[in-house]
Amino acid sequence: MRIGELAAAAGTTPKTLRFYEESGLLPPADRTPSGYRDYAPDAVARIDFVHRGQAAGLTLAQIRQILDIRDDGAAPCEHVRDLLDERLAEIEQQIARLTALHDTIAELRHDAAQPDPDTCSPEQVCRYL
Amino acid sequence: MRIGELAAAAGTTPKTLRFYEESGLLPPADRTPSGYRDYAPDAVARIDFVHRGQAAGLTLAQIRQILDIRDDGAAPCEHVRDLLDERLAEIEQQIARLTALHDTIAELRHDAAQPDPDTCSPEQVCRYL
DNA sequence: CTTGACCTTCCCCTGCACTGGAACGTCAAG
DNA sequence: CTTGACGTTCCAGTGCAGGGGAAGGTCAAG
Repeated sequence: MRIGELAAAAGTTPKTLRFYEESGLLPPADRTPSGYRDYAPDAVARIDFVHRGQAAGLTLAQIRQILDIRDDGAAPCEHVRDLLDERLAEIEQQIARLTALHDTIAELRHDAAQPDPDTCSPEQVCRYL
Repeated sequence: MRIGELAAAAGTTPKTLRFYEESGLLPPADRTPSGYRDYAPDAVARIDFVHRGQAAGLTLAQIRQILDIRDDGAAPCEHVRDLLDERLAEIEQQIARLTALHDTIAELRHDAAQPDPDTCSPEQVCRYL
């Protein structure tokens, strides 16, 4: 498939895919005789993984690091584990932070839900900020 | 207190504080007769809130939006609630995504933990990518 | 009264993740 | 055989969240 099809299938743009290739997230694509990039359908899965990693707050460099582990079949398991443990710890921290912020905002929102001037004064609304 | 002290107390740099002021996250600071910025000690709390928001993945623009609500005592409660609901939904989504990625990586890590060639081949290790 | 630490503004630079646009090549349809 | 959609490379710009460093002012200590 060509780059436009792949981009549509993966929910992104040709520009971005060329950028991913240049960044090492995608292997250099095969080329047709005329120089067009030619992708196997399973490229969609790889791009999806990139998207999932991004949606979860990983940088492209971190996602690339994980993908490199897959691509290099010889990667030592210990290194793999360490890297993944690092990511896990990072993600757990991030979840904890988000949960704390969620609670803060939920309390704030609870106060804002009562349009009584006594309970909805700026001081009341914002005592959590 | 002066900008250097405040920065130290809040765990950031004078540069960043000037940038926050310019971005509207901090109100224009009072000035000493000689032009130095002069902060009240409670400025630390505001900067801490910015940091908490950031740590949770909000952009400075989003954090500013929340702070603006506090600063504008006349903000209608309904608007406040809508805005906070938006943030809550966003944060809940983000937590869900992070949790999913966490599980994916944890499974991956579990596989990588067994240095048996049969269970730790690239195909095995990476069937979740 | 000088020295050094700290402050001011100003402008430009960085890294990240793209995005736009120019200039040119390819290809299937009419 | 032309047209239009799609592809190629290359270079440059965007938005975010700051950081570097120049040129000059301020202030407390020695």
